[in-house]
Amino acid sequence: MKELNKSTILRLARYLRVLQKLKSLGFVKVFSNNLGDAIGVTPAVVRKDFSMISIPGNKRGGYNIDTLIAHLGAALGKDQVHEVIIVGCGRIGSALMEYREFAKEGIHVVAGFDSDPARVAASANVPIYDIREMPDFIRSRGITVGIVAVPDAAAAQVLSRMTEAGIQGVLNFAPVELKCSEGCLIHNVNLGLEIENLFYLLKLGDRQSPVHELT
Amino acid sequence: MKELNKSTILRLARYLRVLQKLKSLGFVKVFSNNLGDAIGVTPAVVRKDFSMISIPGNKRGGYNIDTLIAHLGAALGKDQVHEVIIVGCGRIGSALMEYREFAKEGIHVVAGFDSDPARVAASANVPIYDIREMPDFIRSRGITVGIVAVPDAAAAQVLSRMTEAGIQGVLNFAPVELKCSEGCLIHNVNLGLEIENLFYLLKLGDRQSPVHELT
DNA sequence: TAGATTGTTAATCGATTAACAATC
DNA sequence: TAGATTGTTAATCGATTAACAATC
Repeated sequence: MKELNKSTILRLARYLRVLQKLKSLGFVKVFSNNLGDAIGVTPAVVRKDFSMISIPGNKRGGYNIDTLIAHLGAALGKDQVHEVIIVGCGRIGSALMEYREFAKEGIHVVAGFDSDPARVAASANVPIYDIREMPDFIRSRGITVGIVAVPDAAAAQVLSRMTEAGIQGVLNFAPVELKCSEGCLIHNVNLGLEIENLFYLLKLGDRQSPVHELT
Repeated sequence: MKELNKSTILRLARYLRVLQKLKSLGFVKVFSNNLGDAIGVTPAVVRKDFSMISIPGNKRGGYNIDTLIAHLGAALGKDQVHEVIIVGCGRIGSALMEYREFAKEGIHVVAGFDSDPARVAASANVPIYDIREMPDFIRSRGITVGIVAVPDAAAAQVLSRMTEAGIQGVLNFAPVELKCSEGCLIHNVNLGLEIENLFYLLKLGDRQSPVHELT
């Protein structure tokens, strides 16, 4: 297996989603063509991605869906249980705590943490503990990935406590761009920025057509 | 002004966020250096981005923050009010409806829509209407951007009704990759996938170090 | 002035795309 | 066989980075 770059890995996960849907519809084989359409890339990219992880196709029959699912699942570690914690149980944090899609995809939210005693609920479906218990919990349960949904101002400190305790991957919803040291991975989802970007891209994209030749 | 590519536009918005924070801290000028660090790019990118929209700097004194904010704001249309609707008022939809950060950034959630009569609440702070009223609302208010937070199965149909009525930009939280026609812009935020990607990148990233020389 | 930083050009890099031989 | 699709190589494209002259 050759070295995979980040964009390939992200695509592999998306192929897998599409393939699971195709399989549930009773499909047996698929062409690079179809998969490319489904995730919005050219067929050449699909074939290249698959050859990167040595998934065999048939010169005329395309790819077998079960084979693809098996190989992609193995490459991505789909067999493993993915345990995450949610830090900050406000509106967004608690919405995520009950998000059905996580369970469907093998993501298990094992606990929430909050600094507000009124939100602590150790016997809830997904228990919410005091945030001071977080480091011990991370260490004892060996949690590696967490979701940050605390206010702006608290985010940086919360993050450093998490990484100190062993968290390596963070999905951050606080509206600040968090960074961390080597070997740690942060994905910032800034919802305000996402919406603004839509407005900006529409505004500036529109402008481009008429102005196009003036450049 | 030269043509801006997508990644430049996305960076401009991020510079603006950082600059607003710097300004609120009393800073007056900033170097391409500093801004690069803040959003994780090299100083050359920052200077290039600014020269694309003709923002002047001082050969030794860096950039004036007020000038930057004014230019970036103008380029991005920060003066305009950004009105959005939220379609699907379940957990995630309603969490977003009350999201403070939107208001702070000039994003105004003007209405929610849901197919469940129990969720309709026309006199709420942000009113929730029956989804059948959505197309008329979009048309009469001239809404161009919407958030989709409906279940998986409903997403495609909801999207087509939205775009037919005039929506041009969509932030989609339903766990399917929506696509739409020319001139429409969709940003898919698949939360399950985001979390999985963290696990995948950690798994495959880790592997890379030891395997690195075997390639 | 000397030192530092911008603004811009050229070089590099990596990813995407095109093309096509292999072959089912 | 003829037609179609894979697997892979080479060409293209675009964005990032390096470098450096201009100049405050």
